[in-house]
Amino acid sequence: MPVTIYDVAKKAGVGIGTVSRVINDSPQISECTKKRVQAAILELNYQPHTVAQSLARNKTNTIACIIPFFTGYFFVELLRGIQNKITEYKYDLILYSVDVTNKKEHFLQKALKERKVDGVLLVSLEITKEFADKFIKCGTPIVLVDSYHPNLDCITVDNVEGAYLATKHLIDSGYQKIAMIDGQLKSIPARLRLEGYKKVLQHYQIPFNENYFVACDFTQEADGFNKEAGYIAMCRLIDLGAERPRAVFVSSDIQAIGAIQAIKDRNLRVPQDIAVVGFDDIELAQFVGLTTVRQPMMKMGEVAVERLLEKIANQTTNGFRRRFRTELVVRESCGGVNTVVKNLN
Amino acid sequence: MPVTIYDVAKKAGVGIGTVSRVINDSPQISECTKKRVQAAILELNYQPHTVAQSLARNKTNTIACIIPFFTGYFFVELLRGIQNKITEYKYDLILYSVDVTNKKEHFLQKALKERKVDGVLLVSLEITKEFADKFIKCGTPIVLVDSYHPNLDCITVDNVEGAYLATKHLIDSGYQKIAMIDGQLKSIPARLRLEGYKKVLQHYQIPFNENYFVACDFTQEADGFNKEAGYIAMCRLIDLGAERPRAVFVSSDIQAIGAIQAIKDRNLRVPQDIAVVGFDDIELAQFVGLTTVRQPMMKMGEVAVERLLEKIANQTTNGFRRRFRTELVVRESCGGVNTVVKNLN
DNA sequence: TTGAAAGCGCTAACAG
DNA sequence: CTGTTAGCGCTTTCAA
Repeated sequence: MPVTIYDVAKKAGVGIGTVSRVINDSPQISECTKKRVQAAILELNYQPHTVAQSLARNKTNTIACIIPFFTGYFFVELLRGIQNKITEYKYDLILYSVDVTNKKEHFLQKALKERKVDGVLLVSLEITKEFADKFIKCGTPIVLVDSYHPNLDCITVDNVEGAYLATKHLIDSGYQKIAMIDGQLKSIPARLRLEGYKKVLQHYQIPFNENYFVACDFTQEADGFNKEAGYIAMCRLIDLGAERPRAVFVSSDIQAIGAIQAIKDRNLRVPQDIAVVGFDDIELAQFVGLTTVRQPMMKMGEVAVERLLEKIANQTTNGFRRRFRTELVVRESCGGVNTVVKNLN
Repeated sequence: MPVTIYDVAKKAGVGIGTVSRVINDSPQISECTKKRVQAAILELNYQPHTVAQSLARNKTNTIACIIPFFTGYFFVELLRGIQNKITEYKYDLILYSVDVTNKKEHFLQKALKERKVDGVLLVSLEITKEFADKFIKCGTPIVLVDSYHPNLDCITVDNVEGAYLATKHLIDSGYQKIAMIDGQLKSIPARLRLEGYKKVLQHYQIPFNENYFVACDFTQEADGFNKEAGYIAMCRLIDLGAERPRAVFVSSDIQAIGAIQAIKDRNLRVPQDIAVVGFDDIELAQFVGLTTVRQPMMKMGEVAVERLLEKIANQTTNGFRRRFRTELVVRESCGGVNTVVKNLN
């Protein structure tokens, strides 16, 4: 029933090869026959069968994006950037969203072996050495976003700098007893943010206090970056009693929101009793008045796609690095006024 | 380089047809050869080439979802539901996100003719009669979510009821001068919500006041459901001076948030000076304390996928209808206390 | 049960 | 420049 390349060829009185050339606008074709074929295509309302094209070309014009879908805004913004570029380059996007129950390995394997996609974007998910090797061996283009692997292309944000900026802002605001609430330490961003936190303390010769650091290793959820974990962590800090910190750098906004809830539930105030700085600048942050560290999420998505398509086009080597700068967005949660502080220089 | 069905056949000492049968676990195969083939598959780490399968079967196991991507939470929740089901049924999801610049027609056409997908989910976007006919004629399964067309499958929320609930709540709270801020009237939900609003007024014999109704037809953006539009609309209402309404039903939370901003900017208070009720129950609503109408977004996504896959499996006829109930979520923005009021009965 | 062979709709190499 | 033909990797008759 659907019209094929043969129908077009017959109607135009040419061979299918010629039709194919017109479709893929090959230069070696006379203007005259080209017109004729185009007329036939229009008349029959012909459109190539992409699946057949994919098989013949061994190219699908599709990429996969494997992404955790539960956390909201960060991913939405990233996806927006990804979509922008993908549409621009006329590719299609298959979305694999990973939640706690279904393991990312399944999707990685799919992407690798089913050959339904030309490349993959792995977002905020770590990749095992085993899979990294597989991708390299198979030559399947992959770029990591907000994640890291020494042998693969990585697009990240400067987590160390971000944490540094956030904590420094607290110090600059006059706080000394500054705690940190982190995600699970198995998460790379979590470790890097801790590094930034420690770095400022050291720089200002404030000793690192074990009691002031809470990693959300206790939660079930993937990486500890969630509201409930932030709530619980903050409770622990408050339970320190007189020893409790006067300011907290929380390694994600969503945790920070949980933390703020905890503070309020204990009848304390933000920022008068405890100042809070977050990380991410999710949409809620603005409404809550949370001082936080902003990442150029959309831009990261765009760059990721550009890089991936570039790799698909010409098999470039792995090891591309792009680290985005962060910026501090000052709001009310630590007693400042609304401004954007540019990144360090 | 990659291993094909021929490699497996050779290694197992059988024909490719047999291998194919094992892959698709056809019943007509002896347990013995089956084992042998499976061993070969395992040994070679063979995985079928999905694109080739798609071509041969004329089935891609992929569906497209065409969705506006700018508005945030509503779509994220819906997508989550869609993803849940899609993963469960082992399908893949191609995401086409429509923004102001690229027209949905392009994606509809793609989905229809490229044959890269087995069916499409059209979310919150209206479809022209022309395209509806095309889909019906081609027999391409399509289901509309949060949209409507008489000849297609539709999954919607009871907008009339929702608007009714919201407005009734204001009346029950003692307000009489109740305005409505709506989206662009070309949007179907906008029209239905207006209908619900008018219905309560009539029921309580409150005359409909032209000045108290503002449709956001003035904005550039697709449907008027955005923060800026809400802000402007509210300004107009406030500009009514002494005549201004004491309560407003705003047809989306995001507009309501803009409206609240406007109220505050004019040094008025919510709810003391103007009470506000929204629609959607986006994540922000909770943080802002906005009373609103909740839609079962995730559930809608799940049902949509189930229906679509059902249609793909057995060419059922169009005209499926599923309308979800809404419920009112009472928060502070109209002077009440936090509770969930079940839908009408 | 199983193997051989004919497509699925297209691309691309090869002749002419 | 253009037609012919051999695949792309699989499914699915059709015989055996």
